[in-house]
Amino acid sequence: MTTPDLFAQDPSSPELARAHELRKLLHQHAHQYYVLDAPLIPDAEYDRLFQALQAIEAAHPDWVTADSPTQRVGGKVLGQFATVRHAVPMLSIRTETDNQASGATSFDMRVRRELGLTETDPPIDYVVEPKFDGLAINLRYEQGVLIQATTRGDGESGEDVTQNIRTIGQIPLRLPSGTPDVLEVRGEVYMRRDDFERLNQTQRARIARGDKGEKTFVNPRNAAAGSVRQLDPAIAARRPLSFFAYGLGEVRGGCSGQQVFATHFELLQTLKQWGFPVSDLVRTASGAAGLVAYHQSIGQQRDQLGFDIDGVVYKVNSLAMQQQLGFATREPRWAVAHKYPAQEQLTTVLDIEVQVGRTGKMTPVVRLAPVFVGGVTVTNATLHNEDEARRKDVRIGDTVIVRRAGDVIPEVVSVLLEQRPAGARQFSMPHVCPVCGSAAAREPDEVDYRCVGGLFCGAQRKQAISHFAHRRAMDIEGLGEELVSVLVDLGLLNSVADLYHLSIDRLKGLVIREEPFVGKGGVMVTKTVTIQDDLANKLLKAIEQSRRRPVDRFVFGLGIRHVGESTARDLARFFGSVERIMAAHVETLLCVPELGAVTAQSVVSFFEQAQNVQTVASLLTQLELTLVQPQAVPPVLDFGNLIPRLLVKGLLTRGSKATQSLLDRFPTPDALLAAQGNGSLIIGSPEETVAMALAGSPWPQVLEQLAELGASWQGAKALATGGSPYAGKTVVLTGTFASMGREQLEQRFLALGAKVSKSVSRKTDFVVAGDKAGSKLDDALKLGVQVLREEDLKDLPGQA
DNA sequence: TAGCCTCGAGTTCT
DNA sequence: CTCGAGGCTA
Repeated sequence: MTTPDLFAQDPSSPELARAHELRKLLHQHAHQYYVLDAPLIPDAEYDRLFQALQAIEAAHPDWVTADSPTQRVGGKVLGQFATVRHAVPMLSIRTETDNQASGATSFDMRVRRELGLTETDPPIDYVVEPKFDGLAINLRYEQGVLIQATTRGDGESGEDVTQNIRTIGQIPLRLPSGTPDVLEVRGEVYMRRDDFERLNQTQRARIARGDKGEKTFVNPRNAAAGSVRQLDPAIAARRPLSFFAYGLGEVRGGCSGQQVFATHFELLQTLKQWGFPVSDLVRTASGAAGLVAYHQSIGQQRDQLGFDIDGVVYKVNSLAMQQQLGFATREPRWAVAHKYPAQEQLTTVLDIEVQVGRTGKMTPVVRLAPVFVGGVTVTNATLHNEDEARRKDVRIGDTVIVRRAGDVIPEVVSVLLEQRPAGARQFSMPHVCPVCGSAAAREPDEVDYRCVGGLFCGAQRKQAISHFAHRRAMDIEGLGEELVSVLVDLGLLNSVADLYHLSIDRLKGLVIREEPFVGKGGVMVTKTVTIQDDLANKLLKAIEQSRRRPVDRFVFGLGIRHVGESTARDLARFFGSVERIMAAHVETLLCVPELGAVTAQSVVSFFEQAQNVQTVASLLTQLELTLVQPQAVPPVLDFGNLIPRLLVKGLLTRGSKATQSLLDRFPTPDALLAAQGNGSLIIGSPEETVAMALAGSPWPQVLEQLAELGASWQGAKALATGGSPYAGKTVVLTGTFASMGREQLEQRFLALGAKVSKSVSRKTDFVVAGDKAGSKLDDALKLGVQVLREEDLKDLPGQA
């Protein structure tokens, strides 16, 4: 039915000539579109040409040629693939597993030795290229027409997947004239990451629709392999595959690789001219140093590439040298693959445990057989919550795929169901706390199970204390989790208040842990680690120093739910003292910017518990907390924002239920003030005065005056921080800085009236990028946010 | 009320 | 770093 050579046909028919013309055009445009990624005509125009050709071919089936673009899609469903013997074996190349530079240098040394070079000889030229994570394919062209495509198989023979490979737009079906009579091009079929994501999305949609036999893929490599080995070419045609050429197989007649090209690099350039996609990451490199540099450079770009790679490949560039080096058994001596640590690995699930967090949140965690993935050994991975655990359906004994992709945190990607041991039971969250035995329940509309034990629960008590000692809270150096655990178990520490009653006598000689190790003569001995005087003194000194900390760190350290670092700072700035926060009512708390009903209620609930009040009161007698930021900016209450906020929060608008009840209870501001005892609606000396002056007036007049004052206060605030280009701006810091720590820099910006935020958005004014800037810098560039380097900050005042 | 923008909380390993 | 959810704004 098909004729291999187009020119064997009668050229006199105008329709036939048109078909010929259309094929030529379509080949050209396909190359522009798929390979060069620079279409010259709109898709619709391409489709129009395509349909015109289809129409002619439908009328004259005998005119259809093997290389016709219409033949990319089509063919029939196969029962199985035919096995084809390779004319030239598809060898594998040796892999350097070493993830250090030594992999590159040892290859260079080996090559030099085998070529008989000495140290005085010039460095060897190499071609370096990424090692794509896909599957190797051999493309056979005869008289310039693609006639067969085969998988690598065992290297000697592979499977005939011609039908499916034809559907890949990047692979030319016909070559320009002047190519060898027989030409085999080898390369990698792979799937781009974005194509992979899109494919899985549509697959999920199909599954949701109930389509039988559809599934999602674990990774792009599997998707590519699955698609190439798809028996139904119509399905394969829907799969977005890509191709990179990197070498040759059999070549006969016309020009022959060995004779025409002097180097591998020239060969690749020629393949590119013939219409094959060649990666633009391919480079030449000189000597071991060049290899090392390339390995590093690609390693750094690895996560940003549009496709997966598992390493890089080094090839001796000179074909003459390649010939001289020859082969060792089944591997070329002139090439080597230098792999990166795998980012995905298989391992088994040893156990699934439940951890209890500071807030009582119960988190299921899988214990894994140690596995080296992404450069580190992973033994744990979180399942986050019950829903997530159900979705992934991980069970003890399962074989799972573990990933450490662009991020750092290991994650279970999926379970290999076919390897599940019989009788493996589905995981379910326990309904009691695994630590203290209290009830554990999941609130409606929440994903998390929580232990209700509170500080009765050992896990929560220990973590509450650790949190208090945290670097960003009271910063008690040397008081780590292990030590806290020991002290709590011994009954020396029952609450954070006990910290300030510890003495050297009580600490000295306490057993921290028993450590087994191999002693003399291979006998196992247990070593008892105890607290030495040195350590005890250090710890006591750190505790002593922590007596003087800013109010906001203390508030953060209390561990009130929903009150993190930032909210603690807001609270401290607004109220000025812990006592005032303790006395505050929900209504007062709602006046704090950025603080809503949920958090306000949480604060009130915390101080409704007698135990907490007792602990805090005890602490306050022990501590000399310092005021928040006694710097340039006074704790100014922004009236301009306050009024709309009070309105929005329903405190000052008639109509809403909350307002109504508030107004019923407090018909005038002074009634509210009186009800709050020592607290006042507005805190801080100037504002307090204002509030007093207003006492007695009805709400509407208060509002009016507040509005007036708001304007002048904003002016005052601008004055206070005026002159600084950062006043009122939102700044995000990323990376590390040479002149000072990040926290210090953060303080500087806060002092200048800037807001330091943790994530970049369109509302961010500046991103300050230090060394090793992370993804926030990318975000900044993406969103067009102004980026400052450390040296641009020279004008930061207060740089004592 | 939806759709940002942030913050809080939990997690891993060197 | 990521997820979920609180708070604010259009």
